[in-house]
Amino acid sequence: MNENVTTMPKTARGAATRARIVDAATALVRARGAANTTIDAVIEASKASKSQVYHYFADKDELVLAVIQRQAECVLGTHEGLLRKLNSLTGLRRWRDAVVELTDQTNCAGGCPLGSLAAELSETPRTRAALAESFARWAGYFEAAFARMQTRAGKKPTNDLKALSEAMLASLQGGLLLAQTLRSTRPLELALDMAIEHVAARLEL
Amino acid sequence: MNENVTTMPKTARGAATRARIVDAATALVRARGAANTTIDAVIEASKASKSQVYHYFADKDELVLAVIQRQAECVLGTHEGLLRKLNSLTGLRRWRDAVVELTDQTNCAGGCPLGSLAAELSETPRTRAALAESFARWAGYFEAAFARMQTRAGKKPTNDLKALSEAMLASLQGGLLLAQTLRSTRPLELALDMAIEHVAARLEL
DNA sequence: GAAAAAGTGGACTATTTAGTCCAAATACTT
DNA sequence: AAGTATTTGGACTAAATAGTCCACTTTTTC
Repeated sequence: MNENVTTMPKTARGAATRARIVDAATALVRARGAANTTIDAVIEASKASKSQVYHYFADKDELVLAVIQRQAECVLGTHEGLLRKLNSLTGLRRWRDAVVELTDQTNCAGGCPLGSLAAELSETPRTRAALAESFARWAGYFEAAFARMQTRAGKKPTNDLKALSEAMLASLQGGLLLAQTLRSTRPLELALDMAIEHVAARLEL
Repeated sequence: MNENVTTMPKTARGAATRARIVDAATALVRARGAANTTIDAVIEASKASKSQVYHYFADKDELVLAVIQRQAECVLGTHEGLLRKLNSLTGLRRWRDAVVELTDQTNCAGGCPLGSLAAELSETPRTRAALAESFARWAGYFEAAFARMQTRAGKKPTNDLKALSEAMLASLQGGLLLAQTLRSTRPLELALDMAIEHVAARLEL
């Protein structure tokens, strides 16, 4: 029925508006969850108007999808930066410390931005797919780091690096969830230390 | 303003009604999350009337709290049953298989009933407290099982059993979240195997 | 600089939603 | 059996919500 389909911005001004909307929506979803974030709240926070939101997004679901992508960019960007040049157990421990530090700085509130979205939106096909892809990319960063650790130590490459990276990501997600609920970084620290030991053992480092 | 405070049922009939409401609400929250569950949907599913819901619960938040308690009963009941008599690494591996089997039976949908609630409701003080307590009890079951494993093997009791149980719970939660999003039991299996190895190493079994 | 395209403001509608209220029905008490 | 407490049905309200629509403005194109 609706001929006026969603548009991607065609000018810099439009791009800026769209970005403002997604940014505001991302912050609100982060704080209250997708279901508790209203379009009106997004409009107010982004100082956009209703027609602007519905000009760039077909409906709320599409906006939420953009939020997932935005949040994934942010989280994966951070971790890619932290993991990019990592090639030793010491480096991995430094990454652990950084994650714990980051979590501590927010009093464990909010948990993992992607993990929270995953818990809320994993039963909807499109959002689930987007989140699954993000997790896969995230695991890929670990995998690459483990490969570098292995070659640097002169070990022959093993092929269970993917398994190792999934276990690491699971520890991270579980640790962050417990940290959020128990309001303590302890479970996160314990989970990550366990995973690092596991990596060290498997990589024979 | 409201003199007509929430009432606990005083007759068997009332108790049955309240239970019907909580059961229906629990199923709906499990399927769609708390924010996406409306009182009207609960009324329809439980064949109760609005006045009944507001007779037994002050507002939606109180109903959600009852749902958390109900779900915690259910999940902790299941795991208490599985872990109660566990006193060996073999038993722990059987528990792992049971969890994976259970997850597989639902095609990894829904994730952990408590974990999903935790992700959604950990920023609200009362719900967070209820969830934190549930996780603590859950970890307690692991701790007790590890203690039995240790004494059965004739080892002197170590005092990091609590840490070990938190790492185990984190692996479980992270594994279930990834399983839900990736629609595969693999990350769950990997995370649990890692945690079991870790337990074996720490307990020197 | 005129025409076309892109972007904007915000009023308006349809529904949905949490919560209120009270009269009627049912169960307990003595 | 009368009287009291509990439970129930459902109409009603006020606010919130997703989404529509169109007139108006700004920017780009030729």
